Amino acid sequence: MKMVSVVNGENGENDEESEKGIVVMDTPERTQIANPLSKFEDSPVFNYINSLSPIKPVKSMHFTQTFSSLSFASLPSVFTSPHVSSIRDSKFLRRHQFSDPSKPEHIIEDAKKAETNEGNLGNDQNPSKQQTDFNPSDSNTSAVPLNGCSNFESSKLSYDPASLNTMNTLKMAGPSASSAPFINNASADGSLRIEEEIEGIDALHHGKEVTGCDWDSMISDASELLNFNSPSEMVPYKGSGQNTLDCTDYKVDGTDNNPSEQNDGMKDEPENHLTVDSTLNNFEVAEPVEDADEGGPNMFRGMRRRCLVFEMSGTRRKHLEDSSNGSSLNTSESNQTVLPNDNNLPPLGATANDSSRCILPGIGLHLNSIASNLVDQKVIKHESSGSTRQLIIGHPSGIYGSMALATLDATSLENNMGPPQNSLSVAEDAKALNFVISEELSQGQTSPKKKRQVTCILIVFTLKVAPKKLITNGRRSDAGDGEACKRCNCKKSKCLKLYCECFAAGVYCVEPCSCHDCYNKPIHEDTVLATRKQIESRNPLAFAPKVIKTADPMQEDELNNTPASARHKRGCNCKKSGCLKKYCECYQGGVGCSINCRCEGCKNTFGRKDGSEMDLEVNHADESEGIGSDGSLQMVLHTEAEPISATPATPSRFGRQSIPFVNSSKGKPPRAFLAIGGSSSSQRFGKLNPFKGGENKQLQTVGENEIPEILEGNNGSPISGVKSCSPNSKRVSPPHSGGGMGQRSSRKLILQSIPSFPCLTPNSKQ
DNA sequence: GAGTTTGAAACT
DNA sequence: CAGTTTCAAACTC
Repeated sequence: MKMVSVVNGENGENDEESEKGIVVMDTPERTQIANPLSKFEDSPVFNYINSLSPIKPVKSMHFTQTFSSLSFASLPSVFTSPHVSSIRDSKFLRRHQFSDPSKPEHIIEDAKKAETNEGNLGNDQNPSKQQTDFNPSDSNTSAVPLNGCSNFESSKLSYDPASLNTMNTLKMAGPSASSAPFINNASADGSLRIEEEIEGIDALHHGKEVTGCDWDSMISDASELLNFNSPSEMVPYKGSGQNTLDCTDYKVDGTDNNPSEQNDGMKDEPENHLTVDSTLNNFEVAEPVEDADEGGPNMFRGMRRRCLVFEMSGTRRKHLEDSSNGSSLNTSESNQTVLPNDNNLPPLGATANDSSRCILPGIGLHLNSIASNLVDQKVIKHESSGSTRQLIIGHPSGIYGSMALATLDATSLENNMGPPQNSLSVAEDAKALNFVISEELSQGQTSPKKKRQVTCILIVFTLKVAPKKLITNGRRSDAGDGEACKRCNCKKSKCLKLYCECFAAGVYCVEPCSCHDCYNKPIHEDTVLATRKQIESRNPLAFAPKVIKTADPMQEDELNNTPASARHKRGCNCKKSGCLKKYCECYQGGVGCSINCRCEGCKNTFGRKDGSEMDLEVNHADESEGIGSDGSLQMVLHTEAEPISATPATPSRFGRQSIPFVNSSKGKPPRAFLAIGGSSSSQRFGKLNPFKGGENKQLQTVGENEIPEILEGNNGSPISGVKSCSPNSKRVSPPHSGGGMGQRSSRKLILQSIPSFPCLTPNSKQ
């Protein structure tokens, strides 16, 4: 068989398709998709597909904003991939960890989309080429051979990254997890395991109807995914859908029904390269069926949301149900199979629990570097009783992570997303990720011959979220005040300088802004990204959080001479304000001045440069909370109660935490930010007000700080990394001699964005 | 809301 | 690296 690669069609094409709805399989629309398809039509696979049950057209989603772009800048922007076809795969794929079992419907749609992408298959052989083809705008286009279809029992699909030999198994347990796994992997082993569930396939064969997609459900799912809650915060997930999965679409192999035939075809071409566009969605494909069942549900969400993109595409939650129902096949089996992972990847484990996953991913620009570190391969396997098909996804390049970057507010998404079109589109620029997918088919488990591996190169993606829609539609509006977000008033900078709070925060300007001639809008995404990139080239930490949180009080004191756990990374330079005005970034950030400050006459109530402390010790409370389990440097984003504003994040990393939240005297609400880059993507929503201490939790993400580490590599201490990073040689953070940051070392620095004006009183929450 | 002050960001 | 200019937020009235 030849796997289907998803390729980006041109944007225009994709858009059309998306609008029209994607028809899976034989639908007449398929012709629209493309010329490229014609090539493949002859292939047995297509024939098989054609034979499949009629597919229902699905609406595509549009994604407006891209978050990731900047973050990925370093990466070769190979693709601007749309979304993920892979998603479909996700249907079948499970991620144990991330589970968004709900959304089976989504999956279906994804699958459909993927089919539309089939036209691209021709590109398979030239993955690189395909990658280039990806349009960022095309969120929809992603084709993954993987089918969500349940019935692939026998076949296993394994996507191999570059090296087939090393087969890491990735289980994509959770539907939503897709993105997360990458992240996790990065942080931990980098290995991801994806399992694909086979169940859906049967339905196809049987001509079962594919369930229609529910946008609503999808949206809700998406929203879940989008939420960037810290893992800890994860909400229990319920697998909503029990729908029967539909596998509408893809058979990777035509063989499903007749494995033997497929195999034959496969034989001729033992290895096919498939390029898959996956947007994040692809990753999501796997649903945490098991997980859902397990009930551990909550876990999934935390991370997942960051990844939201991935998850949206598809999760097959139904799979679980099906399995439970017995309708499905050997779903259990599918889960069972695990491919050997690369070193890097930690097994996602069926358990949704891994919070760890979430941790790393968020770093915007640096993601690329991180990604490289990440898991080498991802494997999706799905075994069915009879033959087994495995899909192994690896990224040869090792670029993962990008996915992790994008974070969206799930809730916002939900609100916004109503119809796919409207909803945030997660478009991905698949710049970075390349996945190699190898597919192995074996008819019987016993017969290796028939195994076939296909390598696919996937895509990378950048999420795009349409900011405005979010804003208008999103919670923000719901929140009632448009004010939730920060509003700038730029006159001359076009909102493309750091002067602009919106831009500096990594978010697009929104209606509440009073800026003139603003370019910090999704429509000027390219400009925004280019500008961000330029600024970051000058100062890699320009968009990094300005406040670093130190976990270890003791060390802090040493370093900063101030009690507060958090410090401004560069320090202030106040001459006249006495660090008692919001002119002072330290004060604005609610942190004390440190030795890094050059201020004169410091009277910062949060902590003086000279070491005298201030009254507010709010930070201490935070310290305990804020510190990640690792002890590694973490960025903490504090967001106010409002979770994520719909505000569009700028493409760059999400979340740059730097966002000053402010509760300015004026009362501007802190801007919600989408982590655009995710990175921080994670951006997290810190719900907590650091100052409040225990009451609020702080979301922590591995912050940008990590990035430096990664980039620099050896440096154990994040701090050092940070400093080194500042191009300007400005003081970013106090250097540590110890370097101990390292992991779990006593000292921890956390970059955190703190509300610009934290509440002094513990209870007062703004 | 207009004007002033302030300090970061950008520029030289 | 230091000095200057530009800019927009913060602040005052």
